[in-house]
Amino acid sequence: MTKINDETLRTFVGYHLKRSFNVIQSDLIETLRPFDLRMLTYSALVLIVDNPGLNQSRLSQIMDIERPNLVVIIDELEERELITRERVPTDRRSYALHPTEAGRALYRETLDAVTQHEAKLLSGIAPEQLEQMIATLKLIETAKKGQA
Amino acid sequence: MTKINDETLRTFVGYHLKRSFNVIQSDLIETLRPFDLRMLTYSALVLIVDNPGLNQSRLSQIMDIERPNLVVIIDELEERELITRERVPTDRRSYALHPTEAGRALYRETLDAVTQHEAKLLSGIAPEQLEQMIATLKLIETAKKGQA
DNA sequence: TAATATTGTTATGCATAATAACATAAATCA
DNA sequence: TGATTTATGTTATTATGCATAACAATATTA
Repeated sequence: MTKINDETLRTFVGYHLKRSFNVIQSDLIETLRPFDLRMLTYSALVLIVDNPGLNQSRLSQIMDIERPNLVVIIDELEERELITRERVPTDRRSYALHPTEAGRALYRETLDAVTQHEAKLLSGIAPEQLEQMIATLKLIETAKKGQA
Repeated sequence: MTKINDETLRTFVGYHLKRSFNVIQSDLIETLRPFDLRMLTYSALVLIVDNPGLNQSRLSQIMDIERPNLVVIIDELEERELITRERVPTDRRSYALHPTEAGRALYRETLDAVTQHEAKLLSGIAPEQLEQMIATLKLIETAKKGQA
């Protein structure tokens, strides 16, 4: 039962990010399981409800995934009749994505559940401390273009 | 070119964690590419150099992965003669993992490269702000057991 | 009109991650 | 002691996440 030394990896911000994200991700996966949603299908549903009519290209951009990978996600949401694909008259290449009433209902249910689970998980941390962290995370998020 | 609204997802800490981690991960993957290392093989190498003699069970625990998934990682490091597997006389089930001289050399090279790349990526952020964030990330990392 | 770009799609591959089942060896316990 | 249980490493399998190439249909542009 010897203690393992990970001090070298601890010098990397990315190591801390990964480990803490793992904790939140595990909790989120469990939270979404009763709704039969994965992280990506959940994110897509939320974005479609909040941005009705958007197309798959824009959605894949905001979700930071490649278009081919979004196809199966949209297939699944459509199959479950949570969203619809509608031809756009002005651009017949693309589909406008809209939530169904069932999709909006699931959105409301899951939003509640996810919000409460995350709040519970992080209840031991001061809100202002979390806000401060989010501000820093936003800086990292935009670091790519801002650099080099 | 309409702006997409992700304010709902922005209410989740996990969303910010994921997006910022993606940025660091992309940078790390590129940094490790010249050394023909992936994130997991790199992490394993570092931990073996810093904890010579540990076995695969302990390593998989600290790396937060399942033992079966570690096998191929160790196979690859051994194949490349960066580490060795040595039978432990006192427990002939397990292998003691040790770095070779080549493993230690690669460790030093990559540590320099990774450190410099991350420093460059995050150069626009105040060090004390990063330290504060890491403190919060550590709280999240240990939130699981501390809860419910 | 011809060349180019965009949208959605299929196919494919690699990396990450989880589970079941197993052989070998050690530890426990009755 | 012998029988049972546990631990270690392994194989096989599966699901998921993520990237690229290639393509048909459509739109844009030069």
